[in-house]
Amino acid sequence: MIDQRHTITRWVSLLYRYGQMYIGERLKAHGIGKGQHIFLNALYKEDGLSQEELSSYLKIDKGTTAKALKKLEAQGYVLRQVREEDKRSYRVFLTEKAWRIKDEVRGVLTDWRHILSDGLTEEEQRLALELLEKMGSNAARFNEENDKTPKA
Amino acid sequence: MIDQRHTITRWVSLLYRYGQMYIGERLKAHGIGKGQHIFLNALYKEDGLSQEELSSYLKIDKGTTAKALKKLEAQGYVLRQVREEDKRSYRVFLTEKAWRIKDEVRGVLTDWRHILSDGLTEEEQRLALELLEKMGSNAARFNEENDKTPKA
DNA sequence: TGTAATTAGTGGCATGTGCAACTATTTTGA
DNA sequence: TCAAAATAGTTGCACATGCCACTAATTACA
Repeated sequence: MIDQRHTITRWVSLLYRYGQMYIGERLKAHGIGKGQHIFLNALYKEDGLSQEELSSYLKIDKGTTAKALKKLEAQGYVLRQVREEDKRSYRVFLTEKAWRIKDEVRGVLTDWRHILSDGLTEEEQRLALELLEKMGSNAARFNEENDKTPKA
Repeated sequence: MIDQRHTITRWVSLLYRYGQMYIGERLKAHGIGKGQHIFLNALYKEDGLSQEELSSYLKIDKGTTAKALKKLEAQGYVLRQVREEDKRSYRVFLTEKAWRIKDEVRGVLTDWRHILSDGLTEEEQRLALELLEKMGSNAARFNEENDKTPKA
């Protein structure tokens, strides 16, 4: 009925949206939304980061980061502690409650990855990651270069 | 500072968000938002589809589709015409105004694809699309199988 | 040293998105 | 045939996300 060609952009959109749906569904029981998930996972890797560090690592707007962490704090998954040496910034720490569900939260991503990888060889999975990484880096670099922040 | 390993999911998220930002920026001048773009492109390929057909082809929620098309209609880019043979549904047609900017609208996707493909060989680009397609199909299939619509 | 520039974080706004409940129409099958 | 089920589309809600303007704190430099 319709031309069935798909583009990279189209598939990326589909993968993103379906991934978000899956994550949201799986974490609903803990009251964790699809938007908070990524921050929890980053903190599992390295606890005590500032919001700025999280934003720039995840390439997510700092406003979005602030809102997600505020929510996580309200639900008792993180604590924010003002840094003594720079009172503008926080250190964000996971609480006991967050550590308790670590395996479950990380498992969501693992499971989703398995769903996506069905029928792909190890080599193909490696390649997929490599190519996505190249394209992602291109996107990130382009974004930085076209950043309209006034420069000196 | 942080473990720099990234996962497929993470890169997909980055690619999606940056892509949306790029598209939004490029189409702003025409008053077309990042959410409408995908429908215009589908209609350039095949004009006169119903909202249902667009939703199911693009794998986008029918509510989202309705809102996007409503906006496009308000801005004069599409017309919706009730089907005589089934008064529940529309046929969505592009207007002259939409056809006039076809190359420009399609060019946005083309340009973004070029940005992403920088440094990739032809073969790598082909592979990237192929692997994304496999993963995307897995995601779509999983989603259908887990659809909670009550069945007979 | 004191003012200007930079930086971390917040809050408001606009938009996109999925879900669920709803209406109107069409199809199915007892 | 006609009541029940299915289907196309709409609307309200919740949430995620980016942008922008803002505040408070820190850093740079004339």
